[in-house]
Amino acid sequence: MPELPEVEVTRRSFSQPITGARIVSAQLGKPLRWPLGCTTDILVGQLIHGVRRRGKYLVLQLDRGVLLIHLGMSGSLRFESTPQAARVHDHFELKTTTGTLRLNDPRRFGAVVYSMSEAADPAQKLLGALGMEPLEGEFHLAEFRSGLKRSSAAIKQVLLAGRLVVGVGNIYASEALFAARIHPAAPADGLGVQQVKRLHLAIIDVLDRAIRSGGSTLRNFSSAAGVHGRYQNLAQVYGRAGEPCTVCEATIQMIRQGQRSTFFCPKCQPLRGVLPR
DNA sequence: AGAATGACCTGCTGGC
DNA sequence: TGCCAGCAGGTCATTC
Repeated sequence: MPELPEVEVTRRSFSQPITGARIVSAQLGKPLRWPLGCTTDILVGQLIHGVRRRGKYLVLQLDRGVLLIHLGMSGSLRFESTPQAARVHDHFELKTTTGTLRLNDPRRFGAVVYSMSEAADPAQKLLGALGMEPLEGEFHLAEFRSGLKRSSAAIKQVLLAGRLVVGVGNIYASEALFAARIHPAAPADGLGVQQVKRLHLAIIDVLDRAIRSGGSTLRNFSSAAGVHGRYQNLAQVYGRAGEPCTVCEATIQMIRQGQRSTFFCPKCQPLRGVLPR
């Protein structure tokens, strides 16, 4: 469910109420993707100083260390100021002095991981190889361009890998490539200057608009406050195979890349040749 | 070394 | 109605 916009929307929805709270108890349910990395009593008593985001990870800054939360494919967080009953697939619960944070994750690809610091393992191992933050000043065009030059893989795959730029998942990769009029199977190192420029802007624009729309709710995403996203209504290609392109009315196509679905307009995003301006 | 594949899990949908 | 194959927003380890 969650790409960068959904994670950021989630962060904003509970960061304020949980910041300054003290952890009262922590409880694990069924095993998630990785072990917590500490006993739950290590967490008890620690103050939560803030919630940041790095790529698709949420980083809770504690007195002694950090708590990383990843939503995987199907995870979502709920923050309840007044305690509610636990639900099916709630696999992590953090009771604090201002409310209870719960991770609900049917597929359990998500994770909650404690680390003594961000620079130490396991945080370093998880965050260390991540690419540039697309919505921060660090997302420089020149660096993006030189990174793309270093890979002959399909551009869609390079975006998904997150080594160059983070947060662009399966939905927004298709959307950004459509906006930039680039075929998803085009080799990254074969893109022209103008294409790279358009893609750089498109990534920023697509993610920013998705955040402002509250993210995408395809199945069941909602913020920690329970609010659903609306970006799926703005999607130009994702999930629209067989429907007309909003620009040229050609039929949107779906292909498989690395066992994931990719959606694109064959006319607006030609594989080779000069692109329309 | 980079690129492609398999694996992890559960739930839902569509076709027979 | 019931069953089964296929698909789902991520990412790591393994293989080529």
